[in-house]
Order: sequence, then structure tokens, then C-alpha cells
Amino acid sequence: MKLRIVTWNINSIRLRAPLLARLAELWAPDVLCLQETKVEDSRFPHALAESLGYRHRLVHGGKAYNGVAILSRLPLAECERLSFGGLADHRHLSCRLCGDIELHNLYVPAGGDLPDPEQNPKFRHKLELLDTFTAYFAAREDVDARLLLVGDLNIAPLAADVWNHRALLKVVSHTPVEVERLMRLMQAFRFWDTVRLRRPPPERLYTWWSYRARDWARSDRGRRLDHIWIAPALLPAFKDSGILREARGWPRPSDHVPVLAEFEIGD
DNA sequence: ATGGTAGGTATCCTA
Repeated sequence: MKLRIVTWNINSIRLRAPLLARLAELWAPDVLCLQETKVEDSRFPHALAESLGYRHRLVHGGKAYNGVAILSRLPLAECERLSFGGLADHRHLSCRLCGDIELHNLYVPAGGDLPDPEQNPKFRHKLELLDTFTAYFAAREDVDARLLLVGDLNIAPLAADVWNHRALLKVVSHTPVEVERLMRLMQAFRFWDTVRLRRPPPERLYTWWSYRARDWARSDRGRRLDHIWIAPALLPAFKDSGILREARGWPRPSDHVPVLAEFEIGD
């Protein structure tokens, strides 16, 4: 069977309900991982998700900030809401699907403006959460596990992941210290970056464009902050990936666009 | 070099 998985920082699921429907129709993901749902669990729009065919849901949100969710057409098992000592509060979900596929949906803190962990607690939090995940995956001995790590990681690792590499070296999201931390996380389980498997550098690819640009498409000053990573064991099943750039031009858009990966899963 | 917009919430925080 084909498995289509999408990650999207939706920036308020309640405000973006019509766009969620549009995405469901256009890309028909089997599993939809959302970040920045910005809604308490008790007020999550379950009826909307149900109406789009997502009968299986795992939600973890709080008032106003952060919040993650997994909407699925397939049953989810071993659902967990890990907090890692408060570092990942309302920022992480994991579950198992299609038998042995283990999915992690992660929302890494943006990290504030100043790229200095001593002076900026938000940046420190960002680095600490990345290190916590690195330790978590590095400690695992089941190196053949079929892991998927998706989400808004709030870091653009490659020079081709930002509109101007040199200009962004001092801008949080593309500083060498963050990129190095992200690479360490990637190496902890030998993850592969699915989007770059299909479209390697130097092609420029972005998944986020600031709301502050006068014309996001014309200036095209984007960054690739949203990722779908797979463990080596999932590499043979990987078929395709993509970025739904046009979603940035939808009415009242999120500043992030959906990212897709498709797999052929044996029965 | 600067400031620009958006969402949720409550008069400001985060992104």
C-alpha cells in the first residue's frame, strides 16, 4: 500500500479550517502531522478532522502557543505525548502505524532573535531540546527501527535552504551552532532528509516565507524549516517527496507550507 | 540598517 505523510505548521488550526480541507482534497495525505495548532485539547476541532476522513487523532495542545496533532486515516498505536522534562511541552507526539512504523511529530522552538544561549533563554531552549532528542535517538539500540521524524524543526540546514546563506549566518534558524546541533540529531539515528533525496542542492527549496514581506512570491526570501526525515530502514520504501509552495498563496495562509513524503509499504 | 505582518489573547506574547 501507498503511505502519504504530510507535515504542516498550520499556525492556528481553527483559523485555517478551510485550508485544511483544501489540503486534504489536493494531496489526500493518509497521515497529517500539524504544528502550532494553538488550541487546547478540549477545544480541538475534532468534527472538522472527522469530516475530512481523519478518524484517528492524537492531539496535544495548550492555550495560544505551540500545540501538535496527528490526524490519520490509519489506526495509531502506542500514542505518546513526551515532554522531556518540560522542554517539549505541547511540542512532541509519537505513535506507531502500519505495524512497525514509528512516527515522531516535533515542533522545535523558533528560538527568539539573539543567537546566544547565555543571553537568550529561547535560543537556549531550542538547543537543549535538540540535544535532548539527539540523546534520545542516540541511546536507542534498535538501529533497524522504521522511524519517521517530521515537523517544524525551525532550522534551515543547507546553504540552498535559505534565500541568502551569507546574510542568514547570524540569523536564528541558520546559524552554524544550530545547524551543527541539527546535524548531530540527524546523525544520531542516521536519518535521511526525504525532500533532498529527490531534489538535492544546489536547488533552492523553502517551506516558510515571512508574513512581513510585501510580496512573498516576488521577493522569495524563504527558508526550509519543515522536514521529513526517515531512518535507514525506511529508505527502500521511500517513493517521493514534495513541497506545496502554492499553499503560501492561499487566502489567509499559514507562513509555512505543507511538506509531503510518500512510501510504498509492504503488507 | 531598519522594520515590516500575523495569531491568540488580553493590552503583549510568540513567531
